[in-house]
Formats: sequence, structure tokens, C-alpha cells
Amino acid sequence: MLTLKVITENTEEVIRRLGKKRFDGKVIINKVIELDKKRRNTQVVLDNSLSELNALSKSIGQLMKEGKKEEAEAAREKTTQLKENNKVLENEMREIEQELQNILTTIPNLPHDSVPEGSLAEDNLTEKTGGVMPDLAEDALPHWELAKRYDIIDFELGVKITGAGFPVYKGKGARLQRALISFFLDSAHEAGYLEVQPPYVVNAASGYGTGQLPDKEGQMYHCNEDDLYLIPTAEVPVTNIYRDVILNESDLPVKNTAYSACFRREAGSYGKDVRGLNRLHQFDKVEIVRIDHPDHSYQSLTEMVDYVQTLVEKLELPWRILRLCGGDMSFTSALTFDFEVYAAAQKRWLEVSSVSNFESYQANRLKCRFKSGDKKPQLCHTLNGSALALPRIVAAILENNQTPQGIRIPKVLVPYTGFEYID
RNA sequence: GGAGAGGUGCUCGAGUGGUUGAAGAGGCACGCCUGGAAAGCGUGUAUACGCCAAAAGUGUAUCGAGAGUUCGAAUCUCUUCCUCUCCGCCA
Repeated sequence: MLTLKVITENTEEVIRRLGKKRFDGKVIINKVIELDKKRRNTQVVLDNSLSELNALSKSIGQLMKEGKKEEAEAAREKTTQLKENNKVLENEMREIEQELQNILTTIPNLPHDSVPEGSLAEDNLTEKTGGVMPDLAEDALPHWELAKRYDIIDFELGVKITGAGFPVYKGKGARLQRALISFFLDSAHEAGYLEVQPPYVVNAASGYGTGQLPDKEGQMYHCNEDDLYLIPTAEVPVTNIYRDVILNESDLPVKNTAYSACFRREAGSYGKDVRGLNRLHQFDKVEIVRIDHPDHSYQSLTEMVDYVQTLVEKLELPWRILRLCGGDMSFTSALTFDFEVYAAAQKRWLEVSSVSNFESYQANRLKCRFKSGDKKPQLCHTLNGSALALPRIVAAILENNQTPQGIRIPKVLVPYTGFEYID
């Protein structure tokens, strides 16, 4: 959520920058400013009125003590009207604040100045590429065929047990999953991230804190009985560790990593995008999260991107980094880099990581602040990135590393899998 | 699921209607003391939203949350959420 301060002090700039996100803010921003003005005015009147009532009450107490009954009685009568007046003002205030809040949650974050213009995937800027494109035979198989051939991932079985998008990993398939998780967690640990194991189910306040609610309500699985949500990413529980927290400036940057299963309803997805492992309702991911000082957050973002790059390099996959254009970025992000790896049989780039700086947008909802010395608390910046999401990594490994003697496991993973080939 | 207890500041903990934003202790910060440290002494130590050009200052709100009683609520009533203990069930 944008702060009122930013909106009221840099109105024109806010509207201009929102335009880059394909969000027409002219009307809505002016509405915010108007409401904010109304809110201030109402508060002045209300505060004065409350103040008067407080003073009156105090004097009544005093008068009673002194035994001046009549005077106290007179003062008491005066309070009646004040109280009625206050009630009206309080309701008005509440309505204004509610409306303001409702509007603010519909305004996306401002994109960073370096975000390219555009609204389509084609408008994303390729920042960097690396790795070697595999030279596959004409009859190379897509990963869902390979999964079947080697009997390592059973999509039909998942359909039977749960439904589409919930595959069952078996044998070396399951062990590969576990190997990747361990490899990613160990790497993050070495890079200085504190490992945490968060809950996979969160309350509404947490969903709201990171921005899944109310904007993306329909994307999360919801447990009606207990009013809890299955996490779509570990970002939600991990970032919410810092909800309503005031950190010391010296604690920054906070660096956390977590593995979790992720659950996404993916309503409306179809076709080749959801084939095989390309898009699942449940998948595994290791996430990195940082809470940082505003002056340092872009340095952190760079470090995180560099870190993720080391992962895809170690996995020997062809990769590229995209700087997302305004229209392709998430609602809450200020700057996002996507990592894609090439799946050579599908001949497609697959997104495996998204690394973002949310600046103070999430922190404002979370009320995640830091304090330096005796200065006023200030909003932190929050960042996160996948490091990495498993299914598409697995898809690319299967497709790119297919050989006549089986699927070759990247060297870095062999100590984790305990085997060199899936055969 | 059944029964009970409880939710106060960074922490512990007092507080059953009237300068209580909240005693006391601890912690922390700064200062004094010291050759240095400890001890000791002193001072300070919430957040949000306003007012003010700004600082100084000042108003309002906040003792889990919401509503109510009252001139006045941390204190009384109701609702609700959460935590803990015991029993039951159970990885």
C-alpha cells in the first residue's frame, strides 16, 4: 500500500508512474487526496470536541471532591450534547478512513524508474543470458513423456488422488525433488540466509500483509471451517514474521530462507502452459526474503539476482534474466527480475524465479519498521525471490539432459541424489 | 471435543471507576563516578493520527479486538479473538 505522504506530496509523479503499470490513477488519486483532506478536517473538529469533554469530566471529578454538587450537575448536563456530537463525528471519521483504506488497497505499487514501458511479455527487457543451449536430437521428448518413460512422475495418479496439477513423484523423481530442496537450502545457508520453517497455512491478516488479500483472493486455497489460507508461496508466512515489528537499524538487512510446498488455484489457466510440470496447483519452492533499509534495498536486490544466477549456472541450465515491464509486473512490486531457463524439448523458456523489491509497499501494510537512535520509526523495504521453484527446473533438467543412457543429473546435485542418471 | 485460567509498555509485574501513558523491578541508552571494568548514582526509554511554516510545543487515540454503562473505564457489562492448563483424541 502506498503511503498517504507519498500520494499527497508527489501527486503528479505518482500518477505518472502508475501509468507505467497500466494503471490510470488520475481520478482515484484525486479522490484519495480529497478524502485525506476531509479526514484531517474531521479529526481536528473531533479532537477538539473530545478534548472539551475530557476537560469537563476532569472538572466534574474536581467539583465532586469539593462538594460543589450544583456546579457539577450543570457541567454534567453540558456533556450530553458533546457526547452525541462526538458519536456523529466518530462515525464520520470511521467511514472516511474505511473508504480511504479501501481505495488505497486498489492502487498498485509504483514501478522503479528503470522499469521498461510496456504491457506484454514481449516488452520485458532481456538483461543477461548464460549457459549452453543443449543440442538435442529431433526426436527429443518433452518432460512429461520422459517422466512416464522412467516412471518418476505420475500425473494420472495425482488426478486420482486429488485432481489435475497435483502430481505424484516416485523413486528417483521423488529423490530428485528432495535433492533440489536440500541443494537450494544449503546454498542459501552458505549465502548467509537464516533458514526457517514456516506454517503452510496462514490467517487473513497475513494474506493481507503481503498483498495476496484482497487483490488475489481467488488464487489461494481457503479452508472455510477455520478461515485459513494455504500459502501460495513461503513469502507469505516468512515476510509476516515481521508484521507489526520494529527492528533495530543494525539488524538490517534481515535475510531469511524457507522451503515450502506452495498451493495455487491457478483459476483460468489452460493449454500448453499447464502441460506436465509447467504449471501445478502444488509445487515445491525455496524462497529467499530480505527486510532491508531503504538506502540499501537495491543493493540487496542485485545481490539476490546474482545469487539466483549462481544457482542456475550450477545446474548447468541455459538461462536468461528479464527486467519486467510495467504491465507484466506484479501489483505489489517496484522492480522485478524474472529468471527463465530453457526447456529444449518444448523449445520454451520457463520462468523459474521472480526476484522483486517491494520497497515500502508491503512494509506499509505489514507495519514493518526500523528505528535508528531516537528517530521516528521508518518503514523497511521488503524483497523476495524464488531460489528456486522446483517443477520447471525439473522439467528443464529432464528435457535438456536426456541421453541414450538416461537422464544425466547435474554434477552439483549428485552428492544430494546419490545417483548420476535416471534410467 | 469437554472443563478451567488468563490476555497491561522491550520483559516481568502492580493496578476493581477520577491528573494512569499507566506504580515497581528488570532490560536498554546516555551521563557521572573509575587507571579500566564491575558496582553505585543520575537521566531517559511506546506507537499512530492531527494542529503548527518548522522546531519547541500541543490535541486525540491506544492496557487483545469490538460494542455498551458512566460526566469519567485498564478497572463494570456484553460480544468476539487469541493464549495457557487439565481431560479426551492423536503424529
